[in-house]
Order: sequence, then C-alpha cells, then structure tokens
Amino acid sequence: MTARVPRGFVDRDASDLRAQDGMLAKIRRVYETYGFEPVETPVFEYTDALGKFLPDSDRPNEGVFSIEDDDEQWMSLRYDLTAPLARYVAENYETLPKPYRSYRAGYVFRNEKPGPGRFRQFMQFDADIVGAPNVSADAEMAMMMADTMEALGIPRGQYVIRVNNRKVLDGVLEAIGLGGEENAGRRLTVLRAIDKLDKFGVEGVRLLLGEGRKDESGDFTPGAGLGEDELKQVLHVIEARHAGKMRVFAYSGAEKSAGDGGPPPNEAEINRNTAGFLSAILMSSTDGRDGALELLQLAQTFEDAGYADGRIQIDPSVVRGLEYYTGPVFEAELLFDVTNEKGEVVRFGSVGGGGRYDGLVSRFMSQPVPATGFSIGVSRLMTALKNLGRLETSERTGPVVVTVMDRDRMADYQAMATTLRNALNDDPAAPPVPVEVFQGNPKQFGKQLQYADRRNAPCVIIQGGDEKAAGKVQVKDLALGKEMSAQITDNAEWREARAGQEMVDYDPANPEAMIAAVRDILARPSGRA
RNA sequence: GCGGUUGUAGCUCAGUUGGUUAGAGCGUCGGAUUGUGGCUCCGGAGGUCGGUGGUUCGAGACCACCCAACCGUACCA
Repeated sequence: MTARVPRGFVDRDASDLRAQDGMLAKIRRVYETYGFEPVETPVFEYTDALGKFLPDSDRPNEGVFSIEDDDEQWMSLRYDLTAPLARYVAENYETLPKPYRSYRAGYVFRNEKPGPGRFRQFMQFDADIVGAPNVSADAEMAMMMADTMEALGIPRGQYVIRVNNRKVLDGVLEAIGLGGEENAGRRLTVLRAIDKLDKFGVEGVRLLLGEGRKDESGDFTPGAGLGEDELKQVLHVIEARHAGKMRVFAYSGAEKSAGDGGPPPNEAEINRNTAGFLSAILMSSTDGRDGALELLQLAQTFEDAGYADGRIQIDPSVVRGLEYYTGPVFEAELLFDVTNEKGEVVRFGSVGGGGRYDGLVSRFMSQPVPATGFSIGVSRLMTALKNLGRLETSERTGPVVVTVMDRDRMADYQAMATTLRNALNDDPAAPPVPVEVFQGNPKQFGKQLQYADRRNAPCVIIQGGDEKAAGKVQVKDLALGKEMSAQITDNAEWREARAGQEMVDYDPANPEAMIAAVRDILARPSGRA
C-alpha cells in the first residue's frame, strides 16, 4: 500500500504553519480594531442550511462533501463561512447584539477538480456585519479589507479593492430586456462573460456576450447571443471606469468626451465620475439607478475617509459570486506578477471578496435581516505573500541539543537540559528557546551532531568522561564550526579541530558558566536567525 | 465536463528500428571514522517501467481502453 495524501489536499509543515499563524494574527488584529469578535461554527451543517446543493436523488456530492446521518438527514462540509454564519445568527438572533459584528477563520471544503493553487480544503478568514442595512457598513468592509492588505505588508499600489454594486448589473440586464424569471439562464451567461474581463479583455467579453468564443484548444464557448445594441449597453457599463477617467458624464448614442485639456482626474474624481456616469446611463432602471447612487455614496465615503487614493476603486466590471449577493460587492486584487517555482509568471488576481447578502439570514427567519461581509482566501494569499517575500519564512533557531556521550548518565543530561531550558525561557513574553536531550541511538556521536545540524541547532552541549572528570562541559557553536570547516579539507584534521567549541566550568549546583556560554552563542548574529 | 500534452527509483531524467538481468546524477542508508557536522572515497537499499488487455518468438518501447498529472477551457457558493 502506498502512502499518499488524497487528491486536492495538502500536508503542511512547520514553516507553513508558523507563516500562517503569523498571517492570521495580523488579520485578526485588524478585525479586532474594528470591533469584530470571534465566533466558531462546526465544519458540518445540514445540507439544506447551506442552500444551493440540496441532495439530489442519489448523488448529493456535486460540489460538496456530504454524508447521510443515521436519522436520514443529509449533512455537508461547509463550502464557505457565510452560509454557516447566517444559520448561526438566525438560530441565536434573540441574544445577539444587533448589528452583530463577527469574524472567524476556518477550513472550507469543495468537492471539485483541484488545480494549481486550488485545493479541496482551504482556509478562509471572514468578517461580517449582520443587521446593518446602510451602505456605510459596506464601505467599512471595503476599507477594512484595504487595511488588512496593508497590515499583511502588501505595499500600497500593489493591491486594489474594487467595488461594484449588484444592482448596477441587475439594472443593465433589465435595460436590455433580460429581466424576469424566464431570462435567468441568459442573465447568468452575461454575468459570467463580464466576470471574464480581466482574463480575456474587452474583445473576449464582446465575443462571449455575442456569438461565443473559441479558445486556443479549439473548444467553443457559446455566447449570450446579445444583439449589437444590447452588447453596447453592457460594455458601456463595465467600461464605465474608463469613461470616468475620460470625464464622460453621459452617453447618448455617440460617445462624447469632456476630457480635452485640463489635468487628468485624480482617483477620487474617477470614482465619483464612474458612479455618476453609471447613474446617467441607467436612468431607465430603478435598480440600476439605485445601485449607481449607492456607489456614489460609497465613493464619497471612501474619499472622506481618505481611501480614495487608488486603494479602493469603483469598478462596474466586478461580479463576484452569482448566488446570493444583493448590493455592493467588492474584491481584493493583487496587482503584482510573481514568478513561481517553475519560473513561470503568474498573476494572482483575486485573494478575497465579499458583499451585501440581504437574503441569506432571512431564509431562516420570518423577517428581513440585512448583512454584509467579506472573505479572505488565506491559503491563496499566503502563496502570494511568499512570492512577494512578505512572509516570515525565516527558519527558526533549532533546539540547543544536549548530546549523550555516556548512555548511563541520561539523568545527568536531562538535568542539564532542564537547567538550560528554565534559564533560557525565564521571560514568558519572549519567543521560546527549545532545549532537548538527544533521544536517538547515541552509539555514534557523529550522528548526534548530524541530527543537531539538521535541526538547525545553534549549539550543542557535550560532556564525556574527560569533561565530567574535570568538572566541565563543551559548548559547541555549530555555525561557527561550519565557518571554520571551510578552511579544512582533511577529515581527520577537521575532526581533531573540534571547531567552534568552548570548554566551560560546570557542575549541577553551579551551571552559570554553561548558561552564559549558550546565551552568548544565541546572541551571535552568525547567520542563524 | 470538453480539448491537448505527459506518465521509467524519493527527485531530475537517459533507455537505439521491438532483443540478455532497465541505467545515471542527486537524495537516502551503511562503512572508511566506537569522542565531533562539512569535504573525499567505498558499499547497500530503493522499480508491478501509471494500470488492464492486446499484437509479437520477444514489449519500458507498438495498439486499445482505463487512471493520474500538467496546460487551456467550462463550472466555481
């Protein structure tokens, strides 16, 4: 039987976990400063509470991992953290303060084809406000997302929070005659096409909105079949930001620009212009007009709070999830390209997103409950940060290893380790300094040093019969020894040299000299961070 | 799901028109060195040649199907 991890899942080692802990702490801190408090819900929910994927006849596993409980109820692993939150809020509605601000991090599961950077188990870190109907709450979420990006060390200008409003898209769909139940399918096709803007560009989207598009493998994707006129209206909406930059304020059959002369608009003006342009071209639709006005309010909030310097951009091409968003939506995008292990340039794109979901909690209740929130893809963002060099990937100092020269004296070695461990860890606020006794087969002393070397140990303690008799121990600086080894090519000589070692006084009642020697090595900047 | 490419040791890869017991480098383990990491030298382990079936005197190689990975695409709460 071969040992193998299930497809789409990953094992994660110490450095991954430490890096992740560091990231989560930074994100958590931002959320806490905004007044959010943690909550945890289980990884399983009843399948119908998750919404979309009801058990269909005999195969309820499409997209989600599901099992049938012995009371014949279907349960599924959560595929995001939003639906479980909605369930939690509905179940505890009476006792929770409203608006309810909460955050949570956790693994979510999707039963689908894994790809590079796409796994079947991955971590999300969400924050939501339930019970706040105003767009001001949406603005706050977008701004907090920007703060989070910066707290993680992503420089300003290397990320952007793009903001749209679902009502704007609904509005244009209505305007081109795709309102109503009977057009639900085509609406989806149009939204999916819009979502492809950054992938295929305007021309690609134009094809997907019209006839369809053939990709480089020869596969054909059928389009939405829009006529020339409808197509043009959709393109005007998703390119509204472009119009905002050009200072185009209205569209009336022919494009006209007021951009001749004058300084180019700043980011705050672009946001306002974009929203203004949208409200002008979506006059005919109630939804569209409302959506555009909300975007205008958002733009104003960002400007007044100082976030409209390019960090947060109104961009009507943002779509996000097709399922439950009802108002403002936002997306955090990384703007830098990174080179992966294979030397290929990869554009990371979206690392998080969210929006307003006014319908989700009320599915469980007899009253409407507005909510807005966002989600960060922790695993994905971590990969990006690693490539950006913003992740604490530096190896920790390994343990101080007390070696075993005489296997009958294990108790003595344990005592040394205890003494060192207590002395080096007397400050509970400082990072831990690990100290351990070598617990492998001590027969070959060379193996013990090899072990210490592999553990990235800063130093080892050696006490054989000679040292014992003299009331001493050897404290060996491994990094220093390594440096010295560069000049020695003969092995016998190298062994004889005992590079980096220092002999100090030691007896159990008086370990100060040993402790001082170890402290000294730990304080050396000899490359072992 | 659809289309393409690729599957040989833990990793990177050789393997001739189909021909003996399938190789190399790196890694790993052991030894040279029973009180010293690195270097060097010597040795060992590790393979259902992705799987099944077929063609053939003979298949790692050829054919069919299946599986997996990668790339593109679709879906993505």
